[in-house]
Amino acid sequence: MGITKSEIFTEQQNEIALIAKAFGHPARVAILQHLFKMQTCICGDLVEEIGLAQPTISQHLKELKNLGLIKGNVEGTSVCYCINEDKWNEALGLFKEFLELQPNTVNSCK
Amino acid sequence: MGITKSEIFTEQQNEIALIAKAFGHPARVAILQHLFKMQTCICGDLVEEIGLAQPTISQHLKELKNLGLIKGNVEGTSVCYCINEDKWNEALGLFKEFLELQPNTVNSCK
DNA sequence: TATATTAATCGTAATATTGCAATGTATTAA
DNA sequence: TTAATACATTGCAATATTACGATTAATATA
Repeated sequence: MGITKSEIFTEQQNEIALIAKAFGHPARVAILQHLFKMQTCICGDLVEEIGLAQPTISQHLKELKNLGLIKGNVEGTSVCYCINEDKWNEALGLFKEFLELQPNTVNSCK
Repeated sequence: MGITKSEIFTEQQNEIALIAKAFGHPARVAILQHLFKMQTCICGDLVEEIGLAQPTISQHLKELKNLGLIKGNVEGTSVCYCINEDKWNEALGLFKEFLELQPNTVNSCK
């Protein structure tokens, strides 16, 4: 039904999936990379840098902000965005735990 | 348009997004975790373990397999699935690079 | 005050995703 | 050969996502 049955999964599984979903679009990857590189930037910078329309970038920024991965505050007519370090580090921890499940070298499957 | 303009992004950004999208559903997270824990398993195990219908699990397995993150081979009437170590390590590398972009401690944004 | 700048929101079209019942397919067992 | 087992595929309904033109809202500047 296009709707995820999140109630049957653990909180950790849902949280990993939510953050992964945010990373699941190249525009959002690009936004995050740009923010790391520049420390802060405004929406217009990203529109130029990335080449999607302003409402589209704005929408992607909103998703990242809703998740808490970035912060934004108004400065005159523009909005200054940056990484939310706390949330980022939380995500980093979650993903490390998930990704570093080491595959046991012997698995019987081709 | 529900369609991603992947041509305007780098190969690396698209690859990160593709893999992240695979991680972007708790059922697929659960499948991968179970595979790590058990080394190998069959579709039926996951149906029981996770509690989604068999066609649904089968679909999620297909996505993971198409991406190369898991492998599966027929064994009698069942199919034995396991992590594809090579692809997993590739993903691990990509994500480490992406996630460990350290936020510079001073960013001027609230 | 009028106008420009910047970004958010609204509305909409196109497409993708999630989930499952029903069905098909391949292999094994009787 | 028939039945059972284990999965994959198909088809569909419900919902989500991506993208953008048009508009709105808020602030700054002439």
